[in-house]
Amino acid sequence: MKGATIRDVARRARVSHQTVSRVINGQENVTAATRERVLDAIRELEYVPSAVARSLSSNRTHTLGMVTTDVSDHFFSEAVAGAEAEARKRGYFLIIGSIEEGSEDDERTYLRLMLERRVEGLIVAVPRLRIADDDILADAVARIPTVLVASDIELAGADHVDIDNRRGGHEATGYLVAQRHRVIATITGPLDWPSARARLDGYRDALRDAGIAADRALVEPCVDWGLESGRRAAERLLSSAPTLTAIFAQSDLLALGAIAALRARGLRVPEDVSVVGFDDIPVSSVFDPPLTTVRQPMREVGELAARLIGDRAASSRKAKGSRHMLRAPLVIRGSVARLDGAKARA
Amino acid sequence: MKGATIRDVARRARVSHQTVSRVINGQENVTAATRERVLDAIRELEYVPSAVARSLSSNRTHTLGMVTTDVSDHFFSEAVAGAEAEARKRGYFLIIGSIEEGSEDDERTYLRLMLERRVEGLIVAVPRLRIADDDILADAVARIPTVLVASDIELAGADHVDIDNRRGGHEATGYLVAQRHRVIATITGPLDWPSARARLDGYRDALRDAGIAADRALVEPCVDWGLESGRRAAERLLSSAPTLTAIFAQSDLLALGAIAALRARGLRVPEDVSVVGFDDIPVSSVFDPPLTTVRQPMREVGELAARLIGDRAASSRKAKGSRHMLRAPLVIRGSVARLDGAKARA
DNA sequence: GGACCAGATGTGACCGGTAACATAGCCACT
DNA sequence: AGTGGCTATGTTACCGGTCACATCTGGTCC
Repeated sequence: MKGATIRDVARRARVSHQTVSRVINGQENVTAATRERVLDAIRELEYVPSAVARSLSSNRTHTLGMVTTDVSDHFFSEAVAGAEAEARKRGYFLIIGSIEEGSEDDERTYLRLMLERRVEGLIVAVPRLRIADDDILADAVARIPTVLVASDIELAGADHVDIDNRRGGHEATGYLVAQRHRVIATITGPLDWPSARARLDGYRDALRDAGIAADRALVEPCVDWGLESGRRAAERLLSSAPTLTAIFAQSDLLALGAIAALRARGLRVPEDVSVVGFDDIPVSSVFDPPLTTVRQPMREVGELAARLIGDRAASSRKAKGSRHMLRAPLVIRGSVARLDGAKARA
Repeated sequence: MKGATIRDVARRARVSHQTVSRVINGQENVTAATRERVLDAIRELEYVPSAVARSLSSNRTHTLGMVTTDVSDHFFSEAVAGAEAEARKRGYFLIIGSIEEGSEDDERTYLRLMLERRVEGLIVAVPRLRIADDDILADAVARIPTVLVASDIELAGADHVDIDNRRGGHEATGYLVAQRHRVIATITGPLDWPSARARLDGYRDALRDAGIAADRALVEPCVDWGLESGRRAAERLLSSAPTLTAIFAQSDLLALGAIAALRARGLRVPEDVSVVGFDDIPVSSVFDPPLTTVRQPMREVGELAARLIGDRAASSRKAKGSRHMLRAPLVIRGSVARLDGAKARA
């Protein structure tokens, strides 16, 4: 009852199993009459070819593996969607594994399992990977095309795809400068995240470009990227640097939290304080005011990662690891106001 | 260089391949000395067992397939994350396929490919599935445990997991009633979505329970679930039913759009008009005012789906299809005001 | 009419594991 | 000492496809 095989079909159609194989794979050199008999038999037996057997003998799995921290997180799910779409276009399936933040074992286990499954490419989208110096990653890179997404570690032979965080931070801050702001604070993510440091560098670059002296009191790091942290950071900033007229928050949630804190203090956004975020999460455009922010093109990141793997698999020559930086463009909405002369001097 | 096999290891360790297999699978009846020799050989050859070969011979793939409309959508990605987590706990991998809305071919193709891959269970999270009466789905159900998530179609032998939309709609509306609202409008999603109809039913139930006559002018359907639709719907409602004091919007985005429209007309939320949403998207709690809404526990939905498959696979008896309704609880925040006597009479 | 050729079809090995059974070596017990 | 039984290890077939090559058939050409 269960699981007709190619030979069952062959017997029923009174041909050899090889002929069935030819029909399945749409090869030309089969008589129309024979083909019909085989197709009938397939239908009657409800035969479904086994990709498992096919993989074993052909040594191709048409599978890509993707490891992320958290599939439900907006960013990673965007990246997964992008990778999946691109993979599908190229005839690959995507198997996913989401590891818990900080669980080193999981990282190793997943990588291992994916290698066992003989994935033909690996996308690792785990910021702050714990096992950078571990054998298993090097092992993976040696065996199959591997792309590291938004990762701080540099792995010889692997491709790297990342958002240009530094430039993004520069653009955000530069825009505030262009709107005549001079006392610009920043709320950063956890500084052990490479992206947070890069954005901070961008912020500093922009200030330097504008000839504005750096002020440590204007830099407020947070322990996470969340709303509540943004709120508290803004409160601290308001006491330590009451003259600030603009805030560059390194994530939209930090920005939203900051806005809440500003309002609680009776300050209006953007009239009294301008705010720029980073991410462009779906709510940002809906927010009141619509948040001016730096968009992270995560979908494109996922697509690019899958494409790199596909290309590498196709060319099959061991290209050197490449590094791709995707630009994170500034999306101008309504949370930044141009500072007029009077206020600018305040 | 590439791909040492179990026999390569065996040769190197001067044992039979079967002994290697025993070591790999941690079986007890192997001498410590032999085990060491084998492990050494494995290390030296960098041997990684092939899950493909293992699957072929053991007839187990330890893989679940999940088909969704759009992985990047918040809801589906939550469901995917839940399913993935639960699957992993039970030793399964998840392979995902996201189909484009409206592309019937994709649905069929994916299902087919997943059957070929011999997934041991199938989660179909596609509202408004096009291929309900198609053979391929029935085929899937006949072969492997299948769970339909949030689907309108009823498939004998399959398990069904869904949000209790009707009850959710009832609770949302009932809460407005309890806050003394009497002229309660609703903005619905597209009525060809089963969830939209169910929520509308819940709305009507609640009004009937409260002895409030139904009024067609208070029901405003939209063509999609988006913000802009909510805005326009609210505008239409304001002209057709200017006495309304509350709106139950069937999605958070519809609610947010409606709030924008209300404000544009100079109405305050919740002082002048109360609004309840549905979904509990991440921004809802951040919004001003924080949105009172009905939370859809999509992560739990995904988990439950994976669990049902696991259980069914374990028991292996063909249980009848079950139907599970997860409660969507009302989350009370700040977008609903209690109507005072004066206003209630207006 | 026989040689030759091309296309259709068949045969057997192989991919890398697992499963079932066979065998060998050792000890205990009668 | 002979026999039974247990454990460690080996042997062989098998999972369901693909691949390389062999064979068969009919038609063309001289």
